[in-house]
Amino acid sequence: MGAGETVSKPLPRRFYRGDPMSVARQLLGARLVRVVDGAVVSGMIVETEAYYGTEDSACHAFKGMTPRTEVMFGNSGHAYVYFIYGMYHMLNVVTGPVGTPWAVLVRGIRPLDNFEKMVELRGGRKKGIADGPGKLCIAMVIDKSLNGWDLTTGDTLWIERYESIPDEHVEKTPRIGIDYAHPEHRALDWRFLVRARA
DNA sequence: CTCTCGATGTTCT
DNA sequence: GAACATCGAGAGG
Repeated sequence: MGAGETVSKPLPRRFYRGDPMSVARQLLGARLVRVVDGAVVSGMIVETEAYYGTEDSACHAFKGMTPRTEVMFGNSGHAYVYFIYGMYHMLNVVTGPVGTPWAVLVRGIRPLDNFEKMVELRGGRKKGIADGPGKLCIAMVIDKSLNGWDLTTGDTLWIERYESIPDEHVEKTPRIGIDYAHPEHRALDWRFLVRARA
């Protein structure tokens, strides 16, 4: 079995049941896997952000449930995928107990399986293939048809263990693109990333 | 490297 | 009708 092959099962529901900060931290180094046209495309998660539901003015669910945020109020371990800026999709993972609209945004991956396929999907571009939330959704064909998808079944789209990232390689910063949020929420270091290099 | 700006359409007011 | 959990191109230093 060579490097890059799938060796573990999907992360179980209990992994996602925790709070967003801990799930966001633990997702670093995990492998995001997508099956497209029978081919496996995957990458190691290197950037995440925690969103704390009704307590967090940066979170879409801050003002309660709407048709769009309904999935966040459901069971953990499901995907919350939304469309933004008229052209991009964003992938989140629902965390916490049912009724608590917590989520973790997946903001970047480092390609593992099928880099060539990702290049093709990204229009031939080879640099910065999936180092942003919109980019990774294009590179992995993630759109609203996967909103609500159960990530624990090991079918079509899931996440599995891959690498363990030590604390000294983890960087924490404020979240990106949330200028609309209250200042006290904007300042929180709820963005997690694997330090470049390694 | 930094910055500014336009694209584009769903969502909620 | 405004805002938006972004991206890439283009201009300038």
